Amino acid sequence: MERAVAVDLIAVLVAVTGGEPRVMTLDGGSTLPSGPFELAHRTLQSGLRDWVERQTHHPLGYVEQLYTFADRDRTGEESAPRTISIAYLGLTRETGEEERGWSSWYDYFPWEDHRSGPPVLIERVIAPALARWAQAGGVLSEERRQRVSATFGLEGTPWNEELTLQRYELLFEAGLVEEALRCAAPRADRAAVAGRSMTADHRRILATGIARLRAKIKYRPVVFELMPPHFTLLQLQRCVEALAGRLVHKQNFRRLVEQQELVEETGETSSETAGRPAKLFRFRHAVLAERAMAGTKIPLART
Amino acid sequence: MERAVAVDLIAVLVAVTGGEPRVMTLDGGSTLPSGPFELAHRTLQSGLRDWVERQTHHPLGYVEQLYTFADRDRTGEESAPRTISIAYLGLTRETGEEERGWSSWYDYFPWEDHRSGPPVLIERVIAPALARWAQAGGVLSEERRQRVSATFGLEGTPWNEELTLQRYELLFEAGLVEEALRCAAPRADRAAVAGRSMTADHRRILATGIARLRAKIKYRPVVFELMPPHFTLLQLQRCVEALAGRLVHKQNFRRLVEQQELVEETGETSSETAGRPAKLFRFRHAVLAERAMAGTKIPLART
DNA sequence: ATCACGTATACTCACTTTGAGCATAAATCG
DNA sequence: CGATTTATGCTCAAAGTGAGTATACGTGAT
Repeated sequence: MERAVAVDLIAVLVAVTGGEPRVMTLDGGSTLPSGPFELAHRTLQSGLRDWVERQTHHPLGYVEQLYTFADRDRTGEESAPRTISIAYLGLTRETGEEERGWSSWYDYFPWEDHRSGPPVLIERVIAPALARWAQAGGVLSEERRQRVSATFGLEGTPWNEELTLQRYELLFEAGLVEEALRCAAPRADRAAVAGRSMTADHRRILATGIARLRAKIKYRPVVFELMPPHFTLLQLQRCVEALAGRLVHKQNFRRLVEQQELVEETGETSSETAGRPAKLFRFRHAVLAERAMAGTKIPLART
Repeated sequence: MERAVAVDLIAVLVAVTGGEPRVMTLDGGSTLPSGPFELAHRTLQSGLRDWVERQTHHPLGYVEQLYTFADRDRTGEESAPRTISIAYLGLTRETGEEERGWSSWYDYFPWEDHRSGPPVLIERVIAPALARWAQAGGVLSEERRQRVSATFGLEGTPWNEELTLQRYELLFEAGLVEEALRCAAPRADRAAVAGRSMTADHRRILATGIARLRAKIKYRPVVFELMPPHFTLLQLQRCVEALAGRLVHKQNFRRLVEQQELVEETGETSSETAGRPAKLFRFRHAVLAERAMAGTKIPLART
């Protein structure tokens, strides 16, 4: 029974550039960076940190463990040696340069970007396909329909941006993503529907990371790890919107940021954009000490 | 470099009996149940489930992955083979019988039970010891003092029951728990302060589980996994209070439970207690389907 | 019987939070 | 100069949240 188990560290490394949330990828965008866990590392976290910084020369701001994956039937190859993947989420500053190796995460999840309204892709392709899948469910039909509505925000249910993972899993179950087709016998009635696929279960890991980050920005001041040292409030807002995949009410966003005293003015202003120049702010690092524990809610617009 | 890495599954198995939150333990309370990860398992989760149910004959309701631990310096023995522990949180129904093997989690964390006000232990022993530790911190003094206040709810800061892990880690750093003394050279000024210790880093894992559960009950209807099929609202409340380690405003608790339609009447009443008989309720399993996603907030009393 | 006590429920109330809209100010661009 | 764009200040209503008050309905003791 006790064969060797390989342990890998996988990183979901996130940055925001040009208004797009990006994830670091290899192989032209099909794989997340990963490496073997080495016994020399004192801690898993430090192992990952070392390894990412060596490989990317990016300073890693925030790091948190995401999840440990070991499902046998998700690798795509049954015969592959059993691997345990410990996935981490890492946040880093945008650099502007070296866009290579960073892909917008909406390439993989086009249905997740609701910044300019619900993507037509959902209404045109995904919803009908999922409806067919629910239909074919026999006694499970009704249950499936409910799940579909709840996760994709159909039929009156509001869109919940934190359900990224559940949506991906649903599409997987329904055989609508390429990764699912790999694991099952090909069937005429199933075809991958949308979004770029990735190696093994990397897209699932990415979905986990997105979901976690979308949840986290609402109660912890982690967005700042993704921002340059100085920024305008609109830039900050755009960053949050990029991550959340939906728009934010501007005035309320500012109210919140100021109420919570997350930032302080630098005294300078920026006139890079059109319109009235905006004040520049910097993150008040003091808040990390003050309220490392408390909450930081971000108001998302209803419509 | 590539030596074999052992992978263990560790379970934080929780039940509530007699108004006390309990965790399943072995060796008279010093160890959490754990077992090797077997390659035969399709999923980590199913591996754990199989193994716990075989060992305890308890049906496992809710299972969720907690965290993967691999810190080298926390096992207590430097020479031990490197082990990766994947910890899971499991919830199960109270059975009434076989109390053996279940310990109240407040045996390990006596400072976490605030149901009858802040434990004197904090004021008498922990706060002074932590103050001394902060004092001894040199330039870090102030930072340490702030951390202490924030995590333990001192000097005006409100108590936050979700910080169980942070509190344990703080006590560990300050050398005030037995586990910390194991790893360091003995020093005259350091003595374990309170709470029963456990093997290796099991107490840390338990702290992680408690923290997670305390957070979770506020936005997901998981308490019901710990309840018998029929219960009164007060029993439900007591269960939540046992987990949270603090009291709840009765009327608001009921308002919430009813608003969210989490339960439905069975038609029967219970007169096991003194006072007016209470209606019996059962969990509306429908909510799991309806709003598997939405929130379930639980109102905790301020004082 | 009735009184004290413990529990169960029903309502009220003030305050905060949150989503949203209106209005004005200060720049740029033709 | 007027249109456009961005920044920023202020108001408002609805919902949520942490309490408190009052009353109903059982039990067991006197």
